[in-house]
Amino acid sequence: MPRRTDLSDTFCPVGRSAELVGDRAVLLILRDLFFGVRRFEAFQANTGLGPQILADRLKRMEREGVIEKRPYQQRPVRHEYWLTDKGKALFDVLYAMRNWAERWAYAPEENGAFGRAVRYTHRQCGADVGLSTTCPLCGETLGYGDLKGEMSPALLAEREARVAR
Amino acid sequence: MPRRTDLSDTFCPVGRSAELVGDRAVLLILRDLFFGVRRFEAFQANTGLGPQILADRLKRMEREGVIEKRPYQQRPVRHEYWLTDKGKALFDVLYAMRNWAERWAYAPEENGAFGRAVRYTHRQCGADVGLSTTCPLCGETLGYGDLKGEMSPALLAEREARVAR
DNA sequence: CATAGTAGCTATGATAAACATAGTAACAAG
DNA sequence: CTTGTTACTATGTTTATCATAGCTACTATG
Repeated sequence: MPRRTDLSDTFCPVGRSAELVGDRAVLLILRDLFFGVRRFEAFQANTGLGPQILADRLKRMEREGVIEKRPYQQRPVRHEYWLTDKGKALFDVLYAMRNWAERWAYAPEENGAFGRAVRYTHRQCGADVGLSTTCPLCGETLGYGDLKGEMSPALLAEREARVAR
Repeated sequence: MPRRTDLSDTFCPVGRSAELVGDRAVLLILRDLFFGVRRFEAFQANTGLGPQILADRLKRMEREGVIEKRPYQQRPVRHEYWLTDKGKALFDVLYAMRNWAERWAYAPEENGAFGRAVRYTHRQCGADVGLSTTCPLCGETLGYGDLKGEMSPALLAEREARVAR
């Protein structure tokens, strides 16, 4: 898809973010990074992306400084992908997306007894934070590292089915 | 671009959001909607999108229920595009994107004396909210409607230049 | 009443990106 | 010296995006 305009140097902050985050593949990779996925094959299985787009996006994300490669073995050299601070800061965007979807993108009761697709609890105080950006119990602002996510049984099953293939 | 997987029925909330928001064009349209833009030609000028993608995305967004068409005149019938409640709730996503970019996507001093690309103040108390999701003065949670955005001179000039063409 | 706007699209053909599938590189283990 | 593992790259088809032009349904002006 040819780009009429490159937005990386617009003065609009949403435009600049959109250049990176306005891409399905990048969002899926980020999601998995935040769930602790670090290896190529695992990204492929979990995101359903083909190896080409995946490789392309990982390069792009590295170039943008949101992830970095770290070798986890020599002979042959193999790398993992880790979020940088700039990348970790994108958590707020993904979290806002999650909050929106949990509220607006599910049919009633679609997530059964678990209540929602991903339940987040505040690490420091253990409270279920619901769909809030601040802890409803202790009032703290919530960012990456403060939250512990727990997937619903349905979501867990879906992910396991994908990896099994 | 053919889609290997349709994500609108995945159990993952980020996946569901990504189906809508993981698209550059949709993000640009949303940005302009939040700045008060409502008409086809204005979207075209401000986003730089061609009429085809714009028309396509507006239809998609209407189908998803984030915007609705409202006639603003008869003879000939002309429409404006308005955010629904579901659409307004996406503000948090765009705001998170703005916050990330203001912090990570600008060179130092790129926004000159104005300090940032868009300055937001809390309507209720007038405080500059910085890059926070809660008001630093009164502590309130900030959503669409609570904030008043003010563009930097550079951003304003850029937008005016686009509309002039 | 004929031409010139105005706003919101649709049509067309060229280009570029995404897709599925297959294959390669660099080793280790048996 | 064959099989397996992980991380990709190569190839050709399908699909989306792009620029440009044109259409529709009117109003306004001369």
